[in-house]
Amino acid sequence: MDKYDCLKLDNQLCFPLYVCSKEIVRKYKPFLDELDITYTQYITLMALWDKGALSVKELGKQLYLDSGTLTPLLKTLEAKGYVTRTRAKDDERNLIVSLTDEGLALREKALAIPAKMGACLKIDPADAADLYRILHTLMAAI
Amino acid sequence: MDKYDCLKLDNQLCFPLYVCSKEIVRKYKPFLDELDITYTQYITLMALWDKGALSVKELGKQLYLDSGTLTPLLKTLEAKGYVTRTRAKDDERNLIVSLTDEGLALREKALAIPAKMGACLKIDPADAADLYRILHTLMAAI
DNA sequence: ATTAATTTGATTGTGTACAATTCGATTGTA
DNA sequence: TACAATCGAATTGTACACAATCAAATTAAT
Repeated sequence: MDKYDCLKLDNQLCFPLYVCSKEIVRKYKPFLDELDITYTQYITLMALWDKGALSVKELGKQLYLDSGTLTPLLKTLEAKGYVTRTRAKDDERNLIVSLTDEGLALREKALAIPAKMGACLKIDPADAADLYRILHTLMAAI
Repeated sequence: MDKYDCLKLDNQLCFPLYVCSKEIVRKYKPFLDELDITYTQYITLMALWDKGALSVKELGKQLYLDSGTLTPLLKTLEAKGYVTRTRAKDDERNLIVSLTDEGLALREKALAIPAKMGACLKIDPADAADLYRILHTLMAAI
């Protein structure tokens, strides 16, 4: 009840958000290890699986990541043989990231992951729906 | 409506969690820059402001961080003059992190931050309450 | 056409994060 | 009292994450 209450960890909204994000990403790790990819590589592949091919700029916009993060990450995915990186013919400033056959095949192995995560998270479905709505509202506001 | 729907970014709960966490931490940056600290250093100081002094182990438990993250971070805070690191007399395995006068004084400057963040986040109070409850439920389940 | 402004990725530097290992200190047990 | 097991930090290695800067390509304006 003193003037410092607003600086207590317990009264922060950002802190549990930060912790939950980290801890859930960590929960993914054993499942992603089986595919030899990291969480950030996983969401990158999700975007590509959905859209087929995207420029680095488009990827950055969808994933909320900048080129300083994406460039080395995409080179890693290229080295693993999951994507190719080629300049667009019409505008060589655009670098197009496309899935290889191997990258596409990885999608089949990834199919099992959401169910496995759901099993070890045990969140109430109504809470999950609320959380989804609130987070998307927040994302739109930022 | 195909079998790959569960791998779409839009159907993930973890992804918006991950994005919101990152983006909100970024929102803090200009305010924390004024105090010459990072977000992780900020929550570390929050724990210390509240408790006075803590061992590295206790800090790690409260912040959900391990020694690989905390050790360099605490050395940075020590170099800035905000904390001291001294071994406990009774058990020299324990490293006690304490606030210096400067570290304590920083609390006054930090007092303005929560209000500034609240102003630029514009989240519905009812949503904030729901979010707080759901995230804490999640944290407890992990 | 020449130049200026913009766009796009790549690079560099700082700071997390965490797994795995190491090392010194302590505790439990024979 | 040895000495094995445990504990708490520190260290090492890999991988983000982003600000700031740079460089090449394109577009716009004169």
